Amino acid sequence: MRPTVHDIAAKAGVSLATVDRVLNNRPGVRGVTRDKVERAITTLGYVRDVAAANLAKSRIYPLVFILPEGDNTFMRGLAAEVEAAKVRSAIERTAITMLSVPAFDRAALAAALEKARTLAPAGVAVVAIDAPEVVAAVDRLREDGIAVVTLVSDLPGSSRDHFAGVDNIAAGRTAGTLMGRFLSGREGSVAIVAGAMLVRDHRDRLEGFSAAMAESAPGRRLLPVVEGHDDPAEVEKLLSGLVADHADLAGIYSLGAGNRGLIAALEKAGRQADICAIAHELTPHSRAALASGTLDALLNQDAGHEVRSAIRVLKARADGLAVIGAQERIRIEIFLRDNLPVEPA
Amino acid sequence: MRPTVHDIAAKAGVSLATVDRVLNNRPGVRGVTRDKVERAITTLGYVRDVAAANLAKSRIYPLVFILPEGDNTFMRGLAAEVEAAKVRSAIERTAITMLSVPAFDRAALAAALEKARTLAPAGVAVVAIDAPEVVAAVDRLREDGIAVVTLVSDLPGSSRDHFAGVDNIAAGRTAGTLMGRFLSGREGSVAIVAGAMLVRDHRDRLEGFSAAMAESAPGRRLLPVVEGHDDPAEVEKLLSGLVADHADLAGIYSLGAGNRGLIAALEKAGRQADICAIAHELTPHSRAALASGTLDALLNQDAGHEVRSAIRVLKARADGLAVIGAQERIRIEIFLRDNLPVEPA
DNA sequence: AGATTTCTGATTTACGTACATCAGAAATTC
DNA sequence: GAATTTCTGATGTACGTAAATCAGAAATCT
Repeated sequence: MRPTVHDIAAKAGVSLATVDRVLNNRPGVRGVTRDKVERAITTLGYVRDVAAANLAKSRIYPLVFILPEGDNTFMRGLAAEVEAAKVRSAIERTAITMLSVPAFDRAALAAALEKARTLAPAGVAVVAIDAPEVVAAVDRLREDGIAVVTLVSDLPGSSRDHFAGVDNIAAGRTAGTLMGRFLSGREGSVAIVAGAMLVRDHRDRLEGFSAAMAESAPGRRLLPVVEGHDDPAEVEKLLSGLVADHADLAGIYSLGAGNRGLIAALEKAGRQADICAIAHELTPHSRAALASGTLDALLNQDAGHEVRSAIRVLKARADGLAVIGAQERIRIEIFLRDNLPVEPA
Repeated sequence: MRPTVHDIAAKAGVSLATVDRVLNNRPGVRGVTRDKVERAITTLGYVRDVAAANLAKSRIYPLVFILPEGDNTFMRGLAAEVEAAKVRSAIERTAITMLSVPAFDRAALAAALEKARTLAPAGVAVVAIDAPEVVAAVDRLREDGIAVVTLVSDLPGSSRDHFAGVDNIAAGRTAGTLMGRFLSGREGSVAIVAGAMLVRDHRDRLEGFSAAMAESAPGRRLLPVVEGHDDPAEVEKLLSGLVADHADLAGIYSLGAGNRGLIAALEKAGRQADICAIAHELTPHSRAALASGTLDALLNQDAGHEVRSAIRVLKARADGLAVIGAQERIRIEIFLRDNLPVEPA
């Protein structure tokens, strides 16, 4: 049977109260006594029963999630994952508030962060926009002792505790290598469509993609990046134009959201089999397009993993505990039509 | 505040004992009373506090893991994950015993299953070999009410409760599509090396690979499969022979273990840049080979996920609970040099 | 109606930890 | 050596559930 506080007390020859004082480092224990207890703890290999401790504490963690509004499926999926976490909040002892802000609107985001601050939560998770006022708002939260985790898109200049998202430079590189190899033995230029260069994740993906393409397909011509603001209709319009204007177009990399627009543009032009298309995020639309062959590869970050990781980190930081970096690293998933997970994404 | 059993008792106008009887469906409650209680439970939205329940029960789950011995890194990694689970067993209320059996030895595996049965555990996880005596041994466990989960390699004809592993047909297909596309615009034959056709996962991968190659690269010539028994030395010998004998060799698919042999064969022949090599399982060796370019792609199943999933399922089955299929599905991971996770695998 | 069986209530103990209170012992200060 | 301060022990309650016991109520059978 695993040791309990009682065993420690017996072993160390002290009372339960003293053990408790040492374990929760409360004052009122002499150095020698503390040592005795700590030795007993290590020799017995005691580990605190977290479940029992939480039960006794009945602590709850008020958390705020700030997500962009918008028509794209990935962000709606992310919101759904936050809702799912809300359902679990009884079990996980969290109390989650969700705030929505207009997409790509730095002022609105800064205002939402300020509002979150007035709620005095234990932690805040935010899909960041890389702008000075946002950095300032995040730093203010941290000064108030509120833990902050950036979600999906990072905010490097700020004092945020953690970034719960993928390495987007690596994601871009992966897309670049795939594109380069899939197009090997084929001529033609490659188009790139982003959401907006204002968000860090898109900038990073572009950087990685360009670098990897330069390595794996040195001569390949890349068209100038266009911005579709993660809006399906806008993306479709932009890409339809590019497809029409560039007869030699061999590949498209869509590094933001708005996959529906990409798919529609390809299929309406009848070029879905011909043009190699690589996009991000597994959604019902992109899944169907991958299965049918309109898309050739899909990179994905698991929104559920990201939300759960953010919650774990926020709780840990609120308790002043360290996080295990390796465990919180979000992996870049690659999907081809052959390894699509069975369940609807 | 979330409702407790006391709230239900008050709401339903019954005693705590009756609520307890309904919740744990113990006998001794009239139909009408049971309904009253159940209505109170749903209207209050009560969810059992699992932590408190486990604390009160202080139940433990004795589990047995049966793994093949052998020199390959993947299986050693799997064993390490089981050890890691052992460390957590205090927290997870499990008591894990690990049994090792010689690789590819059906009689030894059947004997180990029989030995596991005498230990009367709550559940058994086993890396299966597809053979009648193994099926019989698994069925005997199930007849004794012991939950059985196959790990990594499945046993379709048996009465096992669950398979904790990837869809290996899909994995093979994925490798086939990648190979076909990476070799597009290039002549040459493709070699396939397996561990042994005795285990289901290898058979399935071969099937998927052949099918996908036939689709994505119709004319491509596949050499007959060779069996390296997951042994690095044997794999190296076989492949060195193939590389020497087939001057036109353009690709190698290694669907079992023994990556060190594959890597050595390619590098000693100086063909690492030239031949497209796709293998399975992320290990320190394969990671280095992917980074250096000797390997072109790597498919991976996360051993940690598989072990943890197996434990969750075994615990649930031991309690007669259903498992959430979607949550227990193990994904096929694809790694290129660009999306290698940072931590040593 | 009486005996029996089946249901229900009341109460208690336990799980392992947190936390508070109070009294007494030990160390420190003057 | 007395007064103070600091430490330690003893004890109890709480968290939410499980599980057992015993007594009494209700339903069923004879």
